[in-house]
Amino acid sequence: HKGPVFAPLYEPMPDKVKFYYDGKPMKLSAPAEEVATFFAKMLDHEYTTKDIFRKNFFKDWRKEMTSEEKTKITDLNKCNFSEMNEYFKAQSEARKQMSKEEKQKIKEENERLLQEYGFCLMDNHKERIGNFRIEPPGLFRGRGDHPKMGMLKRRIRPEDIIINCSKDSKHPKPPPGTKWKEVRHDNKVTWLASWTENIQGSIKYIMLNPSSRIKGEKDWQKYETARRLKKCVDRIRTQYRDDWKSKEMRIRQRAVALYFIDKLALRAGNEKEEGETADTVGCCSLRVEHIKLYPKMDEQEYVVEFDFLGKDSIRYYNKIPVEKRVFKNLQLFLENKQPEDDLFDRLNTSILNKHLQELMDGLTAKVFRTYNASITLQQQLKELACPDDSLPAKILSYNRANRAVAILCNHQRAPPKTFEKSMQNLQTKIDEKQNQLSAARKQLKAAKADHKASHDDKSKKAVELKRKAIQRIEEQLMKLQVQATDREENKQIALGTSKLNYLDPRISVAWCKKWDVPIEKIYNKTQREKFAWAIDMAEKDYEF
DNA sequence: CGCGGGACTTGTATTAAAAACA
DNA sequence: TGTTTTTAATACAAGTCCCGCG
Repeated sequence: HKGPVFAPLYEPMPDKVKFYYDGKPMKLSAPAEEVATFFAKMLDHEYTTKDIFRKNFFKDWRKEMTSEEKTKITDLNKCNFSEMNEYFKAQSEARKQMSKEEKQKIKEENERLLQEYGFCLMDNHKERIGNFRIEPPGLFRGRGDHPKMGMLKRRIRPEDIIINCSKDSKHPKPPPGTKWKEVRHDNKVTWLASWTENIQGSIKYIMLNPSSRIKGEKDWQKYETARRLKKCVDRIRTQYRDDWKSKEMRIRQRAVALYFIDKLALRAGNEKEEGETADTVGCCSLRVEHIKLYPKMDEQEYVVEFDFLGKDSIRYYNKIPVEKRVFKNLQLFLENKQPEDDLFDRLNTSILNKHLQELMDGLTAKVFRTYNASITLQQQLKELACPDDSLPAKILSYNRANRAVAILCNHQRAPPKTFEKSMQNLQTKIDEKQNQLSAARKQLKAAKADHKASHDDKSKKAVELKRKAIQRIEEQLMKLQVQATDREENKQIALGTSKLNYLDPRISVAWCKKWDVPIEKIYNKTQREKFAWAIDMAEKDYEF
């Protein structure tokens, strides 16, 4: 491979674009100005109103200032970035207004870069690289209540990069006048380049695209492991139910946690370093404050209410009735604890996964999520199938099955900003189409009357034509209605994550073959590339 | 057994491109 | 054909899980 592409160097602001401190224009040194532009670009974003973001930004910004600037600029509230902000808006507007030729030129340059840096040779196969560009410097945007939001993500230089390639290959060259941090030849790992990021101190990698052999094989293995779980899941369920009765607390906790992971598709829940990240939890790290127990709620008995922030600070809220034994165990786990105490104080992911490993080779907590997602899709597709359905109706059924999985896995999205409007537009279209339909029906009636009167060939043809027109309008109307239903049901649900990461693609491929649905209706180009192995492999009778 | 480092997968938000529309 | 809306691609953050060490 040719190594990564570095972020473009900083281009100083034109002199006419001013930064103001305390109402007065002030020329910043290049390093201070660069960091200021990161903030200026985000002025319209909610982040810049958050205290922590502002505080972290200001602290890191000051580090880039000259001593003079440091003395002068002491209060972020007195900083006025609005001219800079407007400048960037104008730039982006100008980009949109560029001529066709200019746009074409940029496109060609990107394509050239992709051809040069976007591919590598692995085991004599040309493979697409996933992310060959180094992340540019900027302000860290942590999700949720992140203590480090606003900190400066520093520029990555060749001296920060470790290159991994085979010994006998032509080693990628660093840009002129620079050096790599290291060149190594480790064939036990899949990454091509790596660097240490300065916010969390974690390592970032350049790896291959999902369409690559190495990623595809791993993906396939993942689903094979989940299928092996299918064969022994009954046994495992029997055992954890049995363990609810164990006299050992650690075993009861393990069994109840596993029940949640299985039934609710919760994530494992590793421990996190306090103060380094947003406060989020998974199953093993649930705290007392995250659940409430209701011996009776409405018509149901033994209801557990979950309310916590999971990965990416997405809220998980669910009320579910559980078996009496689980409920009694939970009451026991809660005894003499404070809200901020761990619910499962005798359990962590390492203990749980060690146990799972003993139950089945390769079994870990996340396999349950894969298994339950895939088996749900398969079941739902069977239930929703209707051979006489039109193609759009079949696709709606598929999306509904997909949606059932997304709900199980709690894959949410913020409702699109334009959702209401776009829904209204669609409704208008439906109304119009309905009017069109009734008009067409009237016309048919008239044509029929005409034919009755004249009985000639011409009028007969006219009737046929009107019939066809009605049929076409009816189809269009149905398509629109299906679309509206689909969109409404999808308001806050993200289907992509489960489709890409949890659903054995062979289930979808088989379904397409069985019901004569073109695969392009289910998977777009990228997805077909990623799932090429499955498209090759699965026949219509494939069973997960 | 706890801890930290490391490698890899999963996840949402943002941006760019394509498609639909007027 | 230009504009708006929708969809696809990208970016990069945030998880999981494993391993080696003291």
